[in-house]
Parts: sequence; C-alpha cells; structure tokens
Amino acid sequence: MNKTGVKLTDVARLARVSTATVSRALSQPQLVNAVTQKRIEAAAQRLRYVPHGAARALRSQRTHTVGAVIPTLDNAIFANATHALQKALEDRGYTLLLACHEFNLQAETKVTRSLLERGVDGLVLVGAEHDAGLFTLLTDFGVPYVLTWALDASGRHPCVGFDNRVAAMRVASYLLDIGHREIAMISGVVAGNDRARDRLAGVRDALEAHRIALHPQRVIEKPYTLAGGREAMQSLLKLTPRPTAVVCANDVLAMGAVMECHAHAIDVPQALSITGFDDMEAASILVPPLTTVRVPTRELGYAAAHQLLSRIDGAAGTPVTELAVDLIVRGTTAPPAAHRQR
Amino acid sequence: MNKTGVKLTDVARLARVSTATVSRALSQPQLVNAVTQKRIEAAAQRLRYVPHGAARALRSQRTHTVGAVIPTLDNAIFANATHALQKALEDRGYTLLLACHEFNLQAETKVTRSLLERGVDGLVLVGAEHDAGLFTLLTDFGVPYVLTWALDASGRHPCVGFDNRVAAMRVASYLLDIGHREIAMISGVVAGNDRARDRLAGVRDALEAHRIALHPQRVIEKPYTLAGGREAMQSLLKLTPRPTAVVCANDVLAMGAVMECHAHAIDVPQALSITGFDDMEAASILVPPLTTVRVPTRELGYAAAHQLLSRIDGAAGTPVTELAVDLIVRGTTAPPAAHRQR
DNA sequence: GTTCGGGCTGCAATCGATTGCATAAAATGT
DNA sequence: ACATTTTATGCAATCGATTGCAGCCCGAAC
Repeated sequence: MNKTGVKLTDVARLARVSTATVSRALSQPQLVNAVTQKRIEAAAQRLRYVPHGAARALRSQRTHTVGAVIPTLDNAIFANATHALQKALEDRGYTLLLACHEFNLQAETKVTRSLLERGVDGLVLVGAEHDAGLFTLLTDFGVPYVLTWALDASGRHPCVGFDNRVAAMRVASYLLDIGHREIAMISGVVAGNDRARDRLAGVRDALEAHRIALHPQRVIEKPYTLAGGREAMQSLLKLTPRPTAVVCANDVLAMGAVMECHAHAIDVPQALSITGFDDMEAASILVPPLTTVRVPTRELGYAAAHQLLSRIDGAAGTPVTELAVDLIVRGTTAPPAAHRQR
Repeated sequence: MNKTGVKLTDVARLARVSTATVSRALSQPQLVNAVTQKRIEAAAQRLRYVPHGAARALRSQRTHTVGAVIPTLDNAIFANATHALQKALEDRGYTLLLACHEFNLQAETKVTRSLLERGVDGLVLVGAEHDAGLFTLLTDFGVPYVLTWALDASGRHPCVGFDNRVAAMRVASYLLDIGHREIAMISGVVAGNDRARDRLAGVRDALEAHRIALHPQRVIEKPYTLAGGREAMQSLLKLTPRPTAVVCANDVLAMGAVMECHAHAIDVPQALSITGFDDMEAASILVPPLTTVRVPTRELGYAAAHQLLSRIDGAAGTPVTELAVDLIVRGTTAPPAAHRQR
C-alpha cells in the first residue's frame, strides 16, 4: 500500500483492464489503444493513484534517482552547483539523493555506500581522489558515475571539471606579472582534497617558473571558513619580510583574509594584494571586490547531469569534459608598493 | 540483483542458514545467536553483500528516506538549513531526497508528488502556505511532515520556525526608535510566499503603530537576488522625499541595496539606513556590516529533523516549535540625518 | 520423568509493479 | 478468400528482502 491503499490492481479493476495494461498505459502509452488509455488515465486520476516506487524499482531495477556526494552545502559554491544539478535531473525525471562528507574520505565512502543501498541509478562525486574502497564499490556495482570539480589524471574515470592546478598557476602568474615577488598562500586542507592540493601545486609551480620558492612558512593550511582565512592572514602578517600578495585557495578564505586586513587597518590592495578562487556571488560585493577565478558552477552541475544521464542510458559519452575558468581581476590586487616606487 | 549479483540468498547459503536468519542478523541482531551472527557477518563481508533498498522498502514499507522541498539552494540560507537537516538525518540513518520549486507553489506540489512516489518516510516543507493539492497529497498519504521557516497560524500542521511578522516588526520598530519616519521596504515576491508576506506585514504593522502609513510606492517587490535589491534601491532613490531607511526582506536584497548606494556614492548609514533579514555569513563581511535579523538556520534544520523523525517513529511530538530570532544591529543603520542635527 | 517456557531458526506468504510470452483481433497484402 | 503482419491485451512469473507462525532444542521446574 501507498498508505493511500490505492494500487495498480484498483486502477485496473476500475478501468476494466489488466494490471499489465495499466502499467503500460502509465509508462509506455504508445503501446496502448488511445481509448483504453483515456479510460485508464481517468481511473488513475479518480482514485488518486500514485505509483509505488519501491515496487517499481524492485521489478525494473531502476529508481530514477541519482546520488550526489559532496563535501558540504555550507559552501555556496557547492550549493549552487548542486542546485543546477538538481534542476537538470528533475527536468529529466530524476530525483536527487544528497549526502555530504565534510571533506572526509572515509565518510565519503560510507555515505556513498548508503546511497548505493538506496538504489541510485548513478552517482555524482566531487574530486578525483577517493578512498580505494569507494572505487571498489563503484566497480562492484557497475553503477554509472561522474567525477566533478577536477579532471582525472589517470583518465580512467569520466569527469567534468577543470584543471585546478593550471587555474591556480594563472592567478599566481598574474601576481608575478604585476610585480609581486613575496607571495604567500592560504591553502585549504590538503589531506584528502585533490582540488586544494592542485591549487597549491599550481601556485608553487608558477613561482618556480620564476625561480622563486614557496617557503613552507608562507603556506598556511586552513579549513574553508572565514575564521580560517582570518587566522591564516594573522599568521602571515607576522612574517618578515611580509608578503606583498596572498593567494587564497577559495573565496571564503580570501574574504576572511580581507576582513583580517581591515581589522588591522592594512590597505588592500595597496599594502597587500589578495586573490580568491571560485567567484562566488559574495566576492563581487566585497569591498574592494575580490580578484578571483570564475568557476562555471552551474555549467558544472548541468554538464555533470547530462554526462551522467547519458551514461545511465547506456551511451558511452565523452569521458572528459573540461570547462573553462577565467581570471577575474577586480579590486583586491595591485602592483606591490616597492614596484610602484621605482 | 544489486548489479553485484549478491543477494540475501547467497549470504544465507554461504553462512548455512535461512534467509530469514540473515535478514534478522542484519537488522535485529539481538534475535540471533551470537555465533551464527558472526558467521553471517563474515559471509556478508566476504561476498560484499549490500542490501537491496527497493526490496526492503517494498516489504517493510519503510525507505529510511526523507524528502525536503525547498525553494532553492542558491540562497545560502536555505543551503545552510538543508545542510543541517541532512546531517541530522544521516546521523539517524536516513537519507535526504531533495527537490526545489523556485518559489512556485504549483511546482512545489508537483515535486512533492514525485518525492512521495519515491516513497519518502517523511517530508520537510518550507513555509506555511501551500497549494491545496499539496495538502491533499499529504493527508491522502498520511505521511509525516513538518513545515519550516514559519509558524502555522491555523495550528493544524506541525511546524518549526519563527514569527516572520514579529521579527520584521522588531526591525521596523528599531528604525522608528532611532528616529526614522521615512521608511521604505524592499520586499520579496509576496505571491505564494507567506514568509515574505509576513515580513511585509510586520513592517506595515510597526509603522501603523506609530500612525505612519507605508505608501505603496515605498514598497518594492523583487525576487531575492542581488540584482533585485539594486533595482529596487534604484527606484527608491528616485522618490521625493527620499526615505531615510530601507527595510529589506532578506540579506541578499539588502546587500544589493547597499551596493547600489555605493554606486551612487550614497553614504550608508549616514545618508540612508538599510536592514537585512536572515543574517547570512556574508552579512558580516559587508562594508559596513549589515544590520539584520539572525535566524537560527542550523537549529531550524536540526529541529525539523528531530521533529520529523519522532513523528515517523509514531510519537505525536510538539506540534509547534518556535525558535528565537534576534535583531543584530551592525553598521548599516544610524539615526537619520535630520534627527542628528537637532 | 513430564511439562513448560524461552531462545533460535526455518518455511513460505507477501509487498506492488513490470514484462516476456501467448493470444486474439484487426489490418494489410496477394 | 486466405496468408501474414501489426496492434492490443492478458496471464503469470518475477524482482529481493521481511516477518508471522510454527517447530525444535535445551534447561529448569515440579
């Protein structure tokens, strides 16, 4: 029973056909005579029939359900991407099952398992690095999936994302170009987070291309929170020589960093340049508006949905979808003071 | 088959017991002999058995799944509450099914229906006002549910939220107290949104208590976006006399409004006071930081989860949970210029 | 020595829809 | 007029776990 107690049998009886016909009328109308179809629809309507998903799923081995396993919804950037994903899925008749792992790879495997138990037809994951157990699950189940927010180096997994390392390089190069040499980084927590790791690597690589080393004390690792950004900036401000530019691994950290500068009456960008990453909406309302990297959040959600759904439908699909990111130069960056005085 | 092909029968065979015993070992271990239990667990582990949710759901009429129907994830405030909800559910072994309706009541009914088809054990809805069809669905199914972000005036539905009208009154009263008389409001779209309607009513009521009418031209209705806030403020700035204070129905509108003032070089709060509603994180990093109403987003999610789960477990539960909201006075409000000159 | 009761386990019905196969009726071809 | 598709429909098996009921075994009580 659907609690309502109305089932296919009841509709069948009222429409005076077999359950088989009702079933067909509801999911493959083209197989059913138009008149019968009408009668069945009327009956279903009249009884307020609602199909029983579990029964349907059990028999057809399809739930029309997709799972998304993301770090957190508390970061607007994931919320936006998830929203786009949900919309795209809904348009195609799929429902989204959501699970968060708070940047913990073991937790990720655990919640993924529980989504798999619920019988999702496909999975959207964030990042390319995962627990080995997770990949075992994926292959055991043979469930279609797509990795997002990163590109899979191994090329073994379908993914839609962008190259975090290159994007971060772009930011650092820009700072180098406008004259900065004393550059620090506020990184996300790198353990179990390949996006954070790649962004850090990108900055390091860009500096090294200019034969500048990124000293360990100039790299501060913090969770993606405003407080994290503030604390990190606080540490950086104590260094001598003080960096003239700080690259942050995401906008939240960057905003925290800017706040801390405000608190210390340090002029951004005149005394210190700061960059973000993600271009969340708040970045543009910050004062001064944040220089950052625009990530196509929505496109990411849509692309993931389409990629996944076509895989569910059996199509091979393009294994790798690379999205473009852009450096958005706004108000938190300027040439270093020393540079200007020359 | 779980695609893996391993089912209860296989575990039973390997452990040399009946499927009944395996089933019990997995869900009610206390009914099973400790030794047998071990053997079964080992077998399950060895075969990498994963229960088949649909089969389980079909037989037990329980999916351990809860649906949330929210307006959108693009507003951080809903994202945060949803995150808290998801966490609380996960802790109790439930998975979240998510659907968004973009502030459209018909869409809401439609997506709710589809969640019901998926067999959710309970539903979390936003707001007290809904399509009649939605309530029909709820009662037809007899599915436990809880309304959030508002209090149900009729007292017929369980809810966890706060009084939007009173909260808005509080904001307006505060502005009146510090001397404002020329007050305008940037409202959300009221149609189909009782929270927005209540907030507007609250402001109107507060003014009327001071025998001040809220002129229609001083009420601008806009969708909850930055652009909406900017456009609304643009209109308001053209009015004569120009209002000295603007109450916004949420923080996003308020931030847009502040941005527009910046763009016109209008000093906030000296020339114009602006208030928000929700206290999203970005409110505090705005310059100047936003005066707003703190809504306990997380608590809302948790409380909704607990309320709902106890209902699912058959407990009656407290029908109405009212949460406290607080006026947070920060930097976007000050007495009106005229008032200061006295 | 028999009875009683509790602890474990198994049998088999059941949940509600889907779908391969068979069949009847209607349409088409020759 | 007869053979051959095509179109609609029904029959009944099936998906994989749960659970009420019955039975068995073993120790305790009388």
